[in-house]
Amino acid sequence: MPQAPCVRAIGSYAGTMVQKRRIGAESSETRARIVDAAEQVIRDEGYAAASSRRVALRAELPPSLVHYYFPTTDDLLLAVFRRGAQQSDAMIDQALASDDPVRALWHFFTDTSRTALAMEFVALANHRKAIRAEITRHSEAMRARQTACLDRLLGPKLAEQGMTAAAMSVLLASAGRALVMEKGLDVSAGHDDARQAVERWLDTLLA
Amino acid sequence: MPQAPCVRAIGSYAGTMVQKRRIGAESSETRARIVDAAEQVIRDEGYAAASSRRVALRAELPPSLVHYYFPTTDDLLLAVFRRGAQQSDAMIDQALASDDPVRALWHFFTDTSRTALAMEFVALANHRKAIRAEITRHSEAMRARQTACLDRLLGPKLAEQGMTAAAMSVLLASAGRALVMEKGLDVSAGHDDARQAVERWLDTLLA
DNA sequence: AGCGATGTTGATCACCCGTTCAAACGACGA
DNA sequence: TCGTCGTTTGAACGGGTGATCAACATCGCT
Repeated sequence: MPQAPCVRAIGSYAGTMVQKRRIGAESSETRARIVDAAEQVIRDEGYAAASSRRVALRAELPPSLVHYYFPTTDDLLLAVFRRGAQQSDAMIDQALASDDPVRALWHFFTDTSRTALAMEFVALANHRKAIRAEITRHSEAMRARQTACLDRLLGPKLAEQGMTAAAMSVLLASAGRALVMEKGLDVSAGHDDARQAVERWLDTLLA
Repeated sequence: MPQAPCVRAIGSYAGTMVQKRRIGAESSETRARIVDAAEQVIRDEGYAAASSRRVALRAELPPSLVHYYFPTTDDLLLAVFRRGAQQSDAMIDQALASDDPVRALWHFFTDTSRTALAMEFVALANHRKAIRAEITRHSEAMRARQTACLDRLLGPKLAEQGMTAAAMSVLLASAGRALVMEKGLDVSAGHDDARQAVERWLDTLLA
């Protein structure tokens, strides 16, 4: 039995989907190569440089293939974000399941490898609403998961200090992000002191 | 006596400057209008949209005028950043000179009006080295000034908590930035708690 | 009045962009 | 073998971009 052609529904009229263009399979190896290249371009030259042609050049593929797998640029950027988000989720899960989940989480927040890309997407969110919605969704889910875990581990201890797990999640993430962001700008004044202060605080919580 | 023509030295050869193009005066009112328009465009549509033509459109001026006052796009972006940095400096000076400098500084960090633009420039810094250098310079100067002031005001109190003024400057700034940034993404889980935690901490320091 | 510095304008160069299209290629089932 | 589908390719469209230029307008000085 021949397969039905793989197309994309662009719109609908009176209940009938309008077929527009064929689209590549999600499992394609070429597709993965394009996402790889797009992530590299965004990392190296910023989100503004993530044009289909430049991505194709980096992937050593003809530009049309990019549009075959990602009809619009938003589709491509979304794919890059989703894959990065998945990796972040996995890293957080691993941290929360480790022997020392709190310090592992703090270590994750100060990890430079993911944060640079994350910053680009935050900037992107300002004027690409499709991406903005996805970032919002993912950020809230991450926060909820972290808050639940911190509450389970440190709830009473935090209450003693007039704090909540939600506040701790926000403050840990913000301090980590700031350290990474400023390091990227070659600004490091006060970083050692700040890091020490945070770690001392974690020590008192985990004592 | 006639003035020497106002030009820009693009390069030099054997000690003689090469005259290239005329350039508008810094004091020009038109120039200020262009910087205004550029800042608005960056705010609304992101730094990637800050093209000379779009800026000119917003300023209701012909595009060539933008290049008359700002020969390259970097020149324009730098001018926008420098003006914003000056305004930030003024706001910080005002905060540090107020009745309650510490809480005023915290209030400044959580102010939304400046931070959105600052985020755009951080993203820009990743691939525009001229701007990156300026941001680094300004960030370090801001940090130094804040640290000195906080140390004068709270030095001993902070030492009691095993902290330094530099750490406090980093942590206050990071928490404020994070709150503003996430608010821009419609992420607000834990924000009230975090804000309360910071303000409680300030209360203990200022008691 | 004349001249040069300064401000302004519209046209133009070569380039990159997102997107679309028609045509080919390769594999696999009928 | 043929047809079909997923994949790949190269070319094309309309449009936006940074930058440059020659010309025109304005103003102040001599």
